[in-house]
Order: sequence, then C-alpha cells, then structure tokens
Amino acid sequence: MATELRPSQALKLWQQATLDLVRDDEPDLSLRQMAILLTVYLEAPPHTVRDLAVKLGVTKPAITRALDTMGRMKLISRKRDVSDRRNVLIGRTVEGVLYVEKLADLIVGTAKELPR
Amino acid sequence: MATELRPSQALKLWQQATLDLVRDDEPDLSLRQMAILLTVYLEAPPHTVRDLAVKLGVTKPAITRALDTMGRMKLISRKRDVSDRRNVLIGRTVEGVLYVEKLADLIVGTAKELPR
DNA sequence: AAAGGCTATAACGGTTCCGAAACAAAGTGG
DNA sequence: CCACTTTGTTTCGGAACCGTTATAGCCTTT
Repeated sequence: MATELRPSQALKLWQQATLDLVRDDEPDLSLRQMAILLTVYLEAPPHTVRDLAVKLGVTKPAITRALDTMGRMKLISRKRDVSDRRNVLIGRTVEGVLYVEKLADLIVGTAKELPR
Repeated sequence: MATELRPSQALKLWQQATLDLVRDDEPDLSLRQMAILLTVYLEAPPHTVRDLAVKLGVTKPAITRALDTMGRMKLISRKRDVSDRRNVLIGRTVEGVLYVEKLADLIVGTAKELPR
C-alpha cells in the first residue's frame, strides 16, 4: 500500500482536477482519449490499435476515431509498423509530452491543497 | 500541505482510474458532466445553471444540455426555485449518490495500489 | 498461388455535443 | 404599467462520437 487517500479527499481531488481541465481553454479530451493518451505515454511501447482496443474494452473503430482526433491535435503520432505492415504504431509527440506534464502538475498541485 | 503525490504517481492514478471508468459498462460521462456532478454533490446548495456555467467557464446552454443528459441518467434532479421562479435548482438523486460513492471507491482503490 | 486470418480503416445511420443566437418567462426599477 | 435585466431553454448548422458492418491491405499456411 502506498498512497493513503480518504474518499472525501479522492472526490475533492477528482473534482478540482476535472474542473481545472474543463476551465482550460483547450478542448476537453474525452475519458477515452485521456485513457489512450496516458496509456501511450506511461506504458512501454509498442502500442497498436488492437492493444488499445483490448485494454480499454472498446471497439477498434472507436480507437481509430480517437486517434484521428488526437492526431489532429498533435497529441499522438501514427506510423506503419515496418516489420508487420498491418500494424500501426502509436507514438508520442512533443505536444503530447507537454500535455501530460501539464496534467501531472495539475493533479499534484490539486493534491497539495487537499484538506488533511 | 496534505497529500503528497509525485508526478509519476499522479499520472498513474489518473490513468488507472480513467481506464476503470472507460472499461465500465455504463456510458462515460464527459469531463464537463463529471465536473457538474461532483460540484453538485460536494459543494453546498443551492446550485443553479448560471452558477455552474460561471464555475466551469462554459456557456449556459452547455450546462442545460449536460443536465438534460444527466437527468435522463437520473444522476441529478431539476426543480424550479419557488422564491425566484427564473432559477432552476439542481439537486441530488439516489442514483447520483451511488455513482459518486462508486467513483470515490474506485479512486481510493487505485491510490492504494500505487507504487510507493 | 490461393485461401483464410489478421490489422486498421471507411462507410453508415443515429445520437450527442458545440457555440452563437434567438426566445420565453420572471423579476426589477423607473 | 412598461422598459430593462436576468434566467434558463430552444434552435441552428456543424462537428464529433457511438457500434455495426463492410473493405482494403498484409501475412501465413498450405
């Protein structure tokens, strides 16, 4: 066991961080997009559409669509796998790194101000 | 200062909890809907459309639409304010309480398993 | 090389959401 | 009583998203 968090603290943390994300100028990511983004940035590559679909428990077209949108936002990159050209490898981008770092700061900052 | 959370822990917490929410059968709430729900359930009433719009930094129609959807899901209730009939008071429901409690459990559970 | 399986994506019909603008109802102040 | 403000909702055109189904390209296996 690592981080102790009481239910009321957990909810306040979630509320504040969510509020901050919504108030931000940038268009909100959906929960699915958030899950994809964080999985790609926190877990070891390679990441494929299929893997992500299984991991999130959604259909592959849903992943493709989310990647379309996030690609337009430059939050992720797509590249054909040269060793098996059926696969598409999802990669990180500079903008994506910045987004994730900003998210981390936001959560850490919110947690700091939680009542004890 | 209350809760110590390193950036990598914060991100893993957010990823795991988001993943759990996505994998859930229930349709995902958008970030806006989540922010509204938690604000209504964590902060003291009364809650009006206008207050929520200001608090989230979005337009009033956006709040109305979110309330429509969440009302259909029975996560919130709407009632005319008798003392000023222009206002609509947003209230809690049994289903909403359950949803919020489940969310709290999910976050607390995830936090418990975070690497130290 | 032909068949079949796998990968990702496109297409389809329906729903939801967006911001902007218009609107109806209720309150306020002259 | 009559403008004027305030509140919430509706409408509009456009975009994103959903799951399902259909395709196209690649790989494997025989």
